[in-house]
Amino acid sequence: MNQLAEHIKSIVAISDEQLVKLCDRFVEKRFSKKEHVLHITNQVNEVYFILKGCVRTYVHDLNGVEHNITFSMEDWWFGDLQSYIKKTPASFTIQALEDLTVLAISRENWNVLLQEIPEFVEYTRVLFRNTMFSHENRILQNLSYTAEERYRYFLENYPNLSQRISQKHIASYLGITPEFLSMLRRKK
Amino acid sequence: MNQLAEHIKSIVAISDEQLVKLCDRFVEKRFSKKEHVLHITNQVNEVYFILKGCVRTYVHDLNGVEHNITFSMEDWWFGDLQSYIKKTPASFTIQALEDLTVLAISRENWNVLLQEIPEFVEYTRVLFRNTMFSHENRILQNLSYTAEERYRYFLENYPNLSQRISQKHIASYLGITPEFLSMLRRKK
DNA sequence: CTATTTTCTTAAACTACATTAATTTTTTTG
DNA sequence: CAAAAAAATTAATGTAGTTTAAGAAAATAG
Repeated sequence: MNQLAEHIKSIVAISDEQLVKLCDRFVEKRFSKKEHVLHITNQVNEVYFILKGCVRTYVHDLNGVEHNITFSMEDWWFGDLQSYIKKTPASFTIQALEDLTVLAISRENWNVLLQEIPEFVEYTRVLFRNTMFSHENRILQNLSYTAEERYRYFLENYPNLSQRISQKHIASYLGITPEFLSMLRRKK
Repeated sequence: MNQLAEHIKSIVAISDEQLVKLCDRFVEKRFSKKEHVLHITNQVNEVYFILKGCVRTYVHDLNGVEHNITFSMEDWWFGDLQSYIKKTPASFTIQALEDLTVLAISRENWNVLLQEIPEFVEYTRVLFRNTMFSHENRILQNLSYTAEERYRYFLENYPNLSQRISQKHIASYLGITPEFLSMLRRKK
């Protein structure tokens, strides 16, 4: 039984036959460190479940500056879901920060699963709901906390990620410059 | 046919019988301007669909300062969904900004609908997904835009809300002080 | 294992936004 | 409609975080 199957079983009750049918719709893909999984100009035809490695999802602002929206690692999903579903051009860029192994699923297969496997509908419903909650929490933090408090929260809640990801990218995720993050770290 | 039924039909295909069964699980409630729909200390047993009026959802930070997380108006849902679902104490406070009429649904009825009406599962799945998208967009804005840019975006995208809600509450939503917002407005 | 590139650090000058406090305008209420 | 309360404005002063630039440390590639 693979990681994806385990993840699904941790969220919804589902039979092993259904699970096999479900997992059959995914294909394994590999990317090397620094490689781009998604370019902003491309059409988006897949979303991904991470077996090994981590990625950053980012945008360029009007001045061309990059902003990391989110990091994803083992057993998390990533992709430009909005473009994937609405068939609009990608608005995010996604880059592997380590050598990366994923399970990819095409839009066609995604839609087939939604129609054929009610447990998949429920699984994605719970994923969306939980993502909504964590986004809510992040918005709240941006409003209420200083950069230093957000940094401490990040360290406490993602100790794993904070080891694997460069200061530069963490700073961008927190919405501050690497120089200011460096200053915060010295102070500690 | 009521507003809620219309809203559901705009998102999923559903028969009229099912719709009636669904709407029967809601009760209409009224709150007057400034009244609190939800206090932070209370247990959360309902979520709400707005028929008329608008509300703000906010938190108090560690210094007791209020921060508006979101505004909701006609045909939108609001409530502390996280507490509602997980039965944890409320973490948000919700206040009516105008006289308010809502359709309320209890946790028990919510769960009954999820089990009996697959269209409701799909409907809430799409709601969660869309909320996730708009939260994603807001996080991105907080990272990439200045207060002034965020204010202009708010004016353009919620012209309706910006007429109905005081500067003070808009400033809090944008993450700035009323004084600074006042200065931005003069500049324009 | 050395050379090159990238990341991290430090510090001085600068800016977007906060704080405080006083005044005016608007809204609410009896 | 008058009095009181709440919201908005203005301006001076203060601060969290940025910018720029240069040097040190670490990671990567040849």
